[in-house]
Amino acid sequence: MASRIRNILTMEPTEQTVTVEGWVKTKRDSKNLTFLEITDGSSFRGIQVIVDHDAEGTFDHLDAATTGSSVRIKGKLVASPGKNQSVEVQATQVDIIGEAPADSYPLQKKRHSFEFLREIAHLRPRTNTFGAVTRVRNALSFAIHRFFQEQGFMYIHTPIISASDCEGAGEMFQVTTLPMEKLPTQDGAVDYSRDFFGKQASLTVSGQLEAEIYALAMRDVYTFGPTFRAENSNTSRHLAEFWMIEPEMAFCTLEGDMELAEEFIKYILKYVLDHCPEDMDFFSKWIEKGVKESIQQVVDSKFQHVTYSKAVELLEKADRSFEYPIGWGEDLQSEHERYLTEEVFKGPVIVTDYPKEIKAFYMKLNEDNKTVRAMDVLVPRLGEIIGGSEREDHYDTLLKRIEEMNLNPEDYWWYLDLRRYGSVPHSGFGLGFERLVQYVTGMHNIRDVIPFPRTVKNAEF
RNA sequence: UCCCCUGUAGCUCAGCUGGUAGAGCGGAUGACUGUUAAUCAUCAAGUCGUUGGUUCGAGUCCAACCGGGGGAGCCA
Repeated sequence: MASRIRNILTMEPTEQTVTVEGWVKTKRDSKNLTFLEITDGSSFRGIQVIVDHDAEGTFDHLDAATTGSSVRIKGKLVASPGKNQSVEVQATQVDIIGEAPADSYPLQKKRHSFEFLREIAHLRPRTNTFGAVTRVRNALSFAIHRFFQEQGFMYIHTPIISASDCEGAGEMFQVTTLPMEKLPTQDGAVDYSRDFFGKQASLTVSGQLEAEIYALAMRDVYTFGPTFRAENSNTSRHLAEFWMIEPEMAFCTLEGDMELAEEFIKYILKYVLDHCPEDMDFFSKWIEKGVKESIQQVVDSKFQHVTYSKAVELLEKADRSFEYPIGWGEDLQSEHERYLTEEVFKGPVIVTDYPKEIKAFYMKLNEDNKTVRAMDVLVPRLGEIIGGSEREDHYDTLLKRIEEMNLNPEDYWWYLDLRRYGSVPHSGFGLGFERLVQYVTGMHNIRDVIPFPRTVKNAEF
């Protein structure tokens, strides 16, 4: 059985026979020699294969080994006299498995724009950048599960389809089997009692409320699943379908929440640095200068803490002007967040106790009756990476907040029930997975860190 | 949803005050004793996003529509 190229690259070259299976990245010919670089996605580097035209074997079909074609090559693993690799394969047999005609194969031996590559999302994982993104995304994903599992958290599969109307903010995608061209009506309105679920249903915009249910039984839980927002936002940071991580902990106040967030971030960043060094070097050199170092700095740092009120004070007396002026009660803009992390604290900082008006209804009210026990983790270069809070665990206060926000308490009956039966202080946070991948890789557009981006007016592939 | 930019060869782009299309890369062919996005030479390649308008004449000017990018809002 053939080894992955990643493994072959680490073998001692003792002229042993190896089999390489993969896709031709480049081919370079000279009179008697052909150089092939073969990749299989297992590592950033490919392996160089040398075909000596005078060697034993039939190599006259080598013309078909064009960029993008798939091959199986048997040969001897030897030390390379070339500069850029330590080992290479001297081919004794080359089989073309699948051709890729050079005059029509879209990927060339040159840089392509990300815009163009998005149009050929079925081929772009074969490029350096998307291979690296794919490996880093995988590593982050695994690191997240490993972190929570090591900490004893339970992975909860919260629903994708939500028939409860209480997820709050965000435009939702409706899920229905009703015939769109002939909707059943009752008194002029659509009769959802005849819909599949007997009521209006949507794709989830968050698993948090359901995660809370399980936290109040299993103590420490997390979700990691797809999330859907039907917002008409066309930016490099928004997707209609994205993945979100939401831990939730019972018997845990905001302090414990912040501790977990810091440990979590450092753990997963360190995991990527340890397991994808070549990919990170690539990003640091070609995509975002110094991204690897900036990630390392976060791993080595101690997160600072500051209240929202104090942060606003710092911003107000800042020795510079902002495009958006800041004042108590205003939400922090990206430029404010970056000033705090990059100029004031020179590292990650957690901002706490935001005005209740700019945060969600479920966040625990402080005694001042003005602020809530919310926390945002800010990191240099990006700004907010995590948003979380201690949840309101008092029935009366929560009910009052729901009413204050003009929400219907009936829609939240089960959420309120959690505060009636065995309520306990609990906390959690949320993290957008693609934004994390963006931050770690330095990729500028979120559409390039998910295999098949779904955005406004685009659901190709 | 709003503001700005943009759509020309397979890719990245140039194309002036309107006069009928050009470069690099890629591709094909050939040369080259180890290359690293190899190098050198030759050749082929375009319904100028779509529709309509102005004009003797539109890649160029105007309008609408459709893509793409950047920023804002919203948020993760």
